[in-house]
Amino acid sequence: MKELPKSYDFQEVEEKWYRFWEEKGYFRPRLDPRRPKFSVVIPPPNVTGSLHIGHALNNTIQDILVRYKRMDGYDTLWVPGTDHAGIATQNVVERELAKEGKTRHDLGREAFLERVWEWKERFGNRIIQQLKRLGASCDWSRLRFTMDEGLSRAVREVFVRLWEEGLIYRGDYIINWCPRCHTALADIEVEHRPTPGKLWYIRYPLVEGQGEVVVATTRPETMLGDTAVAVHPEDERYRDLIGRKVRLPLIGREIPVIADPAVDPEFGTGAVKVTPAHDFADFEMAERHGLPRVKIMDEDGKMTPEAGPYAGLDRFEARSRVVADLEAQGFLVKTEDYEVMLGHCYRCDCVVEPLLSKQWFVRMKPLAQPATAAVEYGFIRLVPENWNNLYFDWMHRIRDWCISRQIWWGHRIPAWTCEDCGKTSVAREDLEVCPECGSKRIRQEEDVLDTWFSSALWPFSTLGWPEKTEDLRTFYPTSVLVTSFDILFFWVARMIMMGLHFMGNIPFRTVYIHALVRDEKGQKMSKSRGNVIDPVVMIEKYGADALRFTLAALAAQGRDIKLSESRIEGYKHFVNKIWNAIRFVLLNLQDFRPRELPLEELPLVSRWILSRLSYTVERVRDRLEAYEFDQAALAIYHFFWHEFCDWYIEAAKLYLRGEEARKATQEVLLRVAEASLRLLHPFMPFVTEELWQALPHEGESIMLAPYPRAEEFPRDPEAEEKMSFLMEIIVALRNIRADYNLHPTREIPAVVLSEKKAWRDLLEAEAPLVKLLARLSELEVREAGRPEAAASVVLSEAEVFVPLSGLVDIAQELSRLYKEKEKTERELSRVETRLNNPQFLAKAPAEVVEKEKARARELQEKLQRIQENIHRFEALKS
RNA sequence: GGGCGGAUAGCUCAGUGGGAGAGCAUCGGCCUUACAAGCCGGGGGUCAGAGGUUCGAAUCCUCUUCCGCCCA
Repeated sequence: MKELPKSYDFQEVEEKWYRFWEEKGYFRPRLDPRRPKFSVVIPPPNVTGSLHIGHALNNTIQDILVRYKRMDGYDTLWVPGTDHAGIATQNVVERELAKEGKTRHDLGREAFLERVWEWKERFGNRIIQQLKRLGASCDWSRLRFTMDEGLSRAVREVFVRLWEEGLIYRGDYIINWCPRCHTALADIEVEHRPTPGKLWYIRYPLVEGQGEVVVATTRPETMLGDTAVAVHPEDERYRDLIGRKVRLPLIGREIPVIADPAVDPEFGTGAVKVTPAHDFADFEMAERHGLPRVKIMDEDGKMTPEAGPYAGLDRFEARSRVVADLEAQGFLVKTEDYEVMLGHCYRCDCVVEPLLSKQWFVRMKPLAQPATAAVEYGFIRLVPENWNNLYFDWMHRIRDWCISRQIWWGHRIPAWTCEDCGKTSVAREDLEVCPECGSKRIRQEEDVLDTWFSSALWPFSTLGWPEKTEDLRTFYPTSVLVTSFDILFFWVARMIMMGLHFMGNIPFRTVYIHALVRDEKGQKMSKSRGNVIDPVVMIEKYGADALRFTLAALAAQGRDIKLSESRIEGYKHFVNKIWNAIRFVLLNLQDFRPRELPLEELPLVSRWILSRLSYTVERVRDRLEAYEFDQAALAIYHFFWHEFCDWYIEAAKLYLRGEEARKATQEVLLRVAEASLRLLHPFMPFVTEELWQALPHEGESIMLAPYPRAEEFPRDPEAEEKMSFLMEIIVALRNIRADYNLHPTREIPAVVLSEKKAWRDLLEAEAPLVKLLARLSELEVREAGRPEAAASVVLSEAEVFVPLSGLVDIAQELSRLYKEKEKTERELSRVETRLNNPQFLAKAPAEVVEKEKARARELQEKLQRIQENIHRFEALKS
């Protein structure tokens, strides 16, 4: 039997076992048709990314599930991969180019893409290496990337089919435009934030006759593109104006006053300007009224020739010029401070511009309907389920998805336009000639697809679709998706839609939505705040096991995680505790020979620990199945530390001294230790493997050993009850020791009184154990007869005394007794009030009444014993 | 403005109709040969406030206050 070093060197151990697991191919599925399947696809991190604490949580949870199921006999597959993150990655490489004084346009499309691929090959692997440090048991032989050949084929297949089904269309619509990233964004890629702004009131004179309309706007520069003024149809103030014309200040265009119910009469003056090319609501209003769209701002955020004298100006400069001119010409009525909700690009944070533009869209309604039903009818379960409402609400209000992006890095849209016949054709294979007229003068669409378009296919594209692969047949649908709520709509909803549409089946049965990791003050972690906790640094400082266990222990459902480094440090102590407990076991296993466990002959404390283990195993499994990782982690923590270490190991020291008892105790120590490691393995893969390998064991690796079952260990309620009693006695004795400041190593005599014969017999039988754990020189058990001059503690079914002639402080004893008396009386009076209430006796369930009565008896007896002790000490005092 | 969630020990949180709990922190005593990253023991709470339902409310209902998130 090998001896363990005194302290745990996680650095070396983590590296060693990860390499071992990977080389042995344990992460790959066994493809054994008799085994049930468990599959997970990783939420692909951005290829530009590095592991942040959110990834650490996300992947720890997945790994806990995958390792648990793998040990529990499932054929498991966890597919890893990365996402090409179009805008983000392009931004990174463009920044790099900028340092060389170049833009992507200097290189041209092809050279630029080569440059991005180069970058990806060099740096794109970083997050994969970091996931390995965390211990993630992904099947790396199936590593995927959204721009892989196979996945790209899936993207094309999906695009072509959706086009053929009429679910993809192209057209001029208003979209969100990021002038910095120079691309369209989907609605949900825009973050709306309240920003201090102003409300300008502008006079629009009537064309005929006297009078004017005053409109309020937060964006005066867009007035150059106004094609109407709108009022609410029932607004009495403006009833006469509807149908008349006003003249647009500064450029003099005549525009109509229209009535539309979308106008909020409470906003500003109740009259609003309508700019169809630069505002979502106005765009829709223009559709309803057939208004023209005048585009006064271009894709760079500069004013177009339509803006007349302002052409060429930047959007912010144009605003101040327009305001100044309005004021100078007397059109500005007033200005108020006003908080506006401004859209910001989720990639670069600059202010997004609503813009009229030709883009590609996916019709969402026909796809959303079955995706909603899948959750509604329980084919897909969201955990925790309070996300259901949000999901339904979003699906209900879903709008068409703008999928084209004006960047280069991504899947180029497979559409070709013929310069001769003008037709657009969409095709699976690249086109050389126009299928309509045979012309060779065709040009491929410049735009690429939204990255989320390819992510939406992830659960089946990674398994080989559109090929009919073995993996697809075996592992689709996947078992569970682990993700955070912030991409529920970006990603999860779209995977459900695409999965249902193209596979005819849900992509996963359960979606576990975990919390966001925040700092200890509850703030979002961000580089600018400087409050980020870097998981890689934490792994280096405290070990991957400590980090993983901390995240699991804090992962309560429906609550954000407030993480601080000290929590991780705290759980490192737990790792150390495990190490030392197993070290103790090993030190005492030097002469160990395995044998059958004679259950009937086991000492009480051994039967107790096996029973507690059985209960803990059941609890851990149950909480894992419920995705309550915190509860599962805490159950193990409590069992291992406070039951196995604090009580069993201490008790075992007694039995290890014997002959026969030693052998049985070795067996129990080993079984409990070994099973605890297996139970812990999904949470702490590294230290458990290291220790399991050091213990006598069967098999090559703990990660392939069976997950513990509650039935492996006998339940023994009687042993649990007896142990509870003994523990109560021992704690009482330790209590007296602490109160009297008796040195922990000093052995003291004790007397225990109990009227119950069963308890007296138990105490006699277990006297050696009680003496060891309470450090007693002798233990006397009596039915009656209190010793003189003794410190005492009154329990409900026993009294504990430490006779200490000369040492007992009567005043202290009395104060303890009076305090206890007060507490007991308070409790008793509460119980009695209840029992004296006829309503309670009549209406409460019989077992509750019975329980209360028993409790009253117990308290009365205890009170009486306290009273007797008080009398005794009072007598001694005088 | 609409929706969702939260308020329980100093901190982080569990408890969802019948004796207020855990971890960490704190205080006191200990180097008791697995572990001082440890052991033993203690203190600490009108369960945000008000009202209601009930024999009984931290728990269910209503309102109020405060905090967070999502949407408009």
